[in-house]
Amino acid sequence: MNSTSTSTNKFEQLADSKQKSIINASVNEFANNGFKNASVNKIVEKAGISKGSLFNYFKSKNLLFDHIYAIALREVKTYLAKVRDESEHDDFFTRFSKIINSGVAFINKHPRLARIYFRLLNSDDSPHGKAIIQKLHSEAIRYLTDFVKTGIARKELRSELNPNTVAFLMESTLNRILQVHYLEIFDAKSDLSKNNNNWINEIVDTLKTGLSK
Amino acid sequence: MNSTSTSTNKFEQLADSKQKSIINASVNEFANNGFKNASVNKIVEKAGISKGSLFNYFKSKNLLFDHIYAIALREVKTYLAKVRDESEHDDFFTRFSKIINSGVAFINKHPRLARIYFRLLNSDDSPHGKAIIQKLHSEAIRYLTDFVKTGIARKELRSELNPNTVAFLMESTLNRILQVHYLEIFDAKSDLSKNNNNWINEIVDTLKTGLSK
DNA sequence: TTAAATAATGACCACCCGGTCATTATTGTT
DNA sequence: AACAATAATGACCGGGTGGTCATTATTTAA
Repeated sequence: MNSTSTSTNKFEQLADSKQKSIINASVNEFANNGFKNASVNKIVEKAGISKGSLFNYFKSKNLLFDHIYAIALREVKTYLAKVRDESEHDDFFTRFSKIINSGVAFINKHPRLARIYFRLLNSDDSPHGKAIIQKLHSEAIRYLTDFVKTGIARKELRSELNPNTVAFLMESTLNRILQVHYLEIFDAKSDLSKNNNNWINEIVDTLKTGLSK
Repeated sequence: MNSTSTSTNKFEQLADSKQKSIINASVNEFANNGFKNASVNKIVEKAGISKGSLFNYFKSKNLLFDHIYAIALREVKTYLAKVRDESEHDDFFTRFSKIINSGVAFINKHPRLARIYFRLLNSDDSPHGKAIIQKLHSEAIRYLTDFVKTGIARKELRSELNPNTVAFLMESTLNRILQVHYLEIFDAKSDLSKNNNNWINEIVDTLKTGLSK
């Protein structure tokens, strides 16, 4: 038994194809409409099951959503762990570039999960939305703060820097780059960045060298 | 006649107190619930008018929302113009700090308008939401790009810098600082920044000097 | 093969929505 | 004071919501 799971064992015991069908329909509906405006009726229709069954698997719309974002979180963490391990021996700024590019790759691979995340950011319409975002944010800051401290210890960064401030700056930049990329995917309108890689390198380089003469 | 107005002349001809009551109730409801989940029934109840009257003043919920965010945009532009004019003779980085602080002040003074804006950012549940955000974003980038070019011309910034890249970096930082401030106001939970002013100066200074040794 | 246990179903519930419009109340004019 | 013009009202409409549960279909056990 998995006590941290948000799904009922009834759902877990379903055939894989049925589980996938339900998850797929739910991800679609939540991505396109957010939590409150997502329709359970449409989910069951697309999943090809009856409404009674869905509420047998998940006691409420809230718990269904919990299950979906738990999946999304697991996916994100896999990506983060991968890039952390693979870039261990790179220098600070190369590593930061790789982290950003990894985020871009995640959005490309899981656009609907990205959509659920970005909707969560400010909408405040889902059950534990703010708590989820706050947790992700503080985890990111901790991750980056450690990263910066290592950079200072390795003498790649100036020793007078405040690691928290630098982490904040990095997180702001990372977030905005990912948001722009997300918007490009879903709107197909872009003012910037035909060549993402050069663009990202340029931003990292500017952060590295600073603005002042 | 004001051809750019989103409201009907019927609404404009109402007594001031009645207009204010309706606007106040609408701002509250939209700020707390976004567009789709905002209830016209609750707005008319709080405003103390009948539903028939509201739909006499505004033909639809959409047009009511248009009127509300038009007010918000006007308010924001007033603030931006003010800080631009008042800081004209400061050096680049002082000026950037003042712009950030002006944004913080706006959120303090108009928290509900800020809430509507941040909800608009990623929710995609309001009529022209994406268009509004896109316009604001490109205006901000243009404003900051010019700002950077001036800084380079005045030899305050390194001449090799790409103004667009720097503007993007500044806009990311500005956005994130304002978002954190907004969340602090509405959640009363903060991990960071007891003293906003020092925090902001530290961030600007880090941008100024850069990270690398 | 039959009976008991389990799973799936969808009509139904109470509630809320944005929007309408015949009726009523108020105001302006003579 | 009587009438016309205008403004305000709220019951009502069709439609959608999350959630329930008696009924039906399927699987399991004897």
